[in-house]
Amino acid sequence: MVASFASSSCLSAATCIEEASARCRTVFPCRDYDLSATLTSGQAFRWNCRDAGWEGVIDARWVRLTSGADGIVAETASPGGDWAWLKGWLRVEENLAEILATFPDDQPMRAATTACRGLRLLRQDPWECLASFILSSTKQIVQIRQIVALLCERFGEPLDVPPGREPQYSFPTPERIATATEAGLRACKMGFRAPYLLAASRMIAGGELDLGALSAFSIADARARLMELPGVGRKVADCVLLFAYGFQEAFPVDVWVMKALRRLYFPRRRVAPKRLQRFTATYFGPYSGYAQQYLFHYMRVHRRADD
DNA sequence: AACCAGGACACAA
DNA sequence: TTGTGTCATGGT
Repeated sequence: MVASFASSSCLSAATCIEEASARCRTVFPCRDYDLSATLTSGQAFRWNCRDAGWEGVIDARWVRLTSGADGIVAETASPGGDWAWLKGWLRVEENLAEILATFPDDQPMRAATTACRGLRLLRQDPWECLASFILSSTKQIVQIRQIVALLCERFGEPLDVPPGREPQYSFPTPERIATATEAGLRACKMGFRAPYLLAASRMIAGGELDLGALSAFSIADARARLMELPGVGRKVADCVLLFAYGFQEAFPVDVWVMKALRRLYFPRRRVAPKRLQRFTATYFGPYSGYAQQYLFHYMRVHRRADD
């Protein structure tokens, strides 16, 4: 920032600061976008609420998001350029009402969409998403957040942040993690997931799997390629397909969604997991992944003692 | 203080 | 194909 001031041709310092500030701030007009629900719904793990806004890291940028009257206000620590990167990440141009209209018109979905109004899906970086979900197995979201934070601190690159903020780090590349040791990764509290992450990062750094190529694949082919990675089963693969690649019909079934499906659609009946998976592929429509996210968040927000 | 968490994997039957 | 034990770690 200081360097850019010095090299600019501004006539006055005040004008210069104003212009720099403008380049670090923008508004995305949109409605029905609940930042809080979206950023705490277990798809992204690097966001913290501060001063009535949400602060996190996207790619190599510190970002602060707040909900304004006109839409979402975004602030960055360095100029945001054309902002296409953030518009795409937030998926602000997606028509949520049209998506909700495709959901089955049943009591559970009505309850979930009413309770979680404004919940959105993001389009995240495939590697960060993949690595995060390799680390997610049988972990609570709060713990995943801690593991990811430690991983970024230890192996990421320091980023520009506004004055007074804690230091922030980029999500480490597969190449960087590939050079780590299993012990170094275990020090980030990821336990038995460390060898999975290490082996997966080495396969990607070594070119055995090109994550960028998967977006052109069919969902079945992309899923099959992801599942060749150690630590990646059906559930983790579906999370990456849905949260990073935008395959709207990917339907990750974790313990919460499994509980929701059994309770809401097959009460007091024993149903095989495979049959439930088949049910999800047909019942929830073309945006079933979105429906899944509503069920997941609804179950977690309204968790009951009765299990 | 047990129980569980956005699971995957090797192995058994 | 479906079921079971195992793998770390810490929140609730």
